[in-house]
Amino acid sequence: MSLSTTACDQSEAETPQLLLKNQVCFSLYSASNALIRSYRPLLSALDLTYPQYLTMMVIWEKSGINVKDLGHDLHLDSGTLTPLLKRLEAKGFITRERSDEDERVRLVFLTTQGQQLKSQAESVPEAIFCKSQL
Amino acid sequence: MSLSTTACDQSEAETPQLLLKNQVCFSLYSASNALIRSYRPLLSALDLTYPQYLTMMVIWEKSGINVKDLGHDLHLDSGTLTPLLKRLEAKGFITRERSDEDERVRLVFLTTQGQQLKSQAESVPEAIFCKSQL
DNA sequence: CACAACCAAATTGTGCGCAATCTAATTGCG
DNA sequence: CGCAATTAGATTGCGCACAATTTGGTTGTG
Repeated sequence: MSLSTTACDQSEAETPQLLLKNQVCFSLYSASNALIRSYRPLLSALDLTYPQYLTMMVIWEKSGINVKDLGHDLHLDSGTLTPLLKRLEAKGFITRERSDEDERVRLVFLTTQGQQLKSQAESVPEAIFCKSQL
Repeated sequence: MSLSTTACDQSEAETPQLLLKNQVCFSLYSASNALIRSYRPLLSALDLTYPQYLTMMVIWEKSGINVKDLGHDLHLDSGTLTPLLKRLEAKGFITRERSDEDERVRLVFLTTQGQQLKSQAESVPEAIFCKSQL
């Protein structure tokens, strides 16, 4: 008997699977969209999107981090991060410099303006917490 | 004393808020990305993306639904749905027809091919369930 | 030392998600 | 009836996510 065919037996003949309301994954997907939506007004006051805000959180903690490690922390790849980091650089929050030891590596540094942004962002978590209480 | 300023007191001086690992919202955002990623190989065999799959679930249940009601069920707006529905139409899974009673309204109908897709999709929920067991 | 294998980041192309705006049809009120 | 207000959907523009590929630099092995 094959392991792969029997490992997942779960007869669920009673409730149809292909209904939106029975999909846990839809709830997760939908909650994530709603989350990003509810951050938007708060973050746009800081000239940030939600992914940019998450990225800044890592850089506030680890200025000088490279793109690979940033991608590891955020679970995002260079296809997402390269243009996002260019936008953060254009806003003046970070600089993107090549590593001297390894020319392939791109290091991301916080600017003074990026440091100032942090203090503005301190109020965001509590504001979101309050908003979610509604 | 103002209600708006006092309603949300929660001193949390001990754990810094602006750290990625302390962000519940990041987990949600990241889980949703991972979810869509894990559906991808399964759904691409059906020539569907995850949002298209969710949309088809509604249409399988409610062929003839209009865009507004579809948007209500999926928590998406016409800016997202119009192009998505055009792509589903291009693949031959649905047709988009104007309502006779109200020319503004666009009705979405399942095609024979769209009906056949449903039987192929029946195996998706269990396959995802199994995959999540890993 | 040469060169293949590898690696980091960038690029390209597709499909969302959504704010803002536009178009066209319908409704409601004087 | 006539016209303003409303409504449904489409359009535009921007910023992700990510697969696939490319570019350029580094490493390891013969």
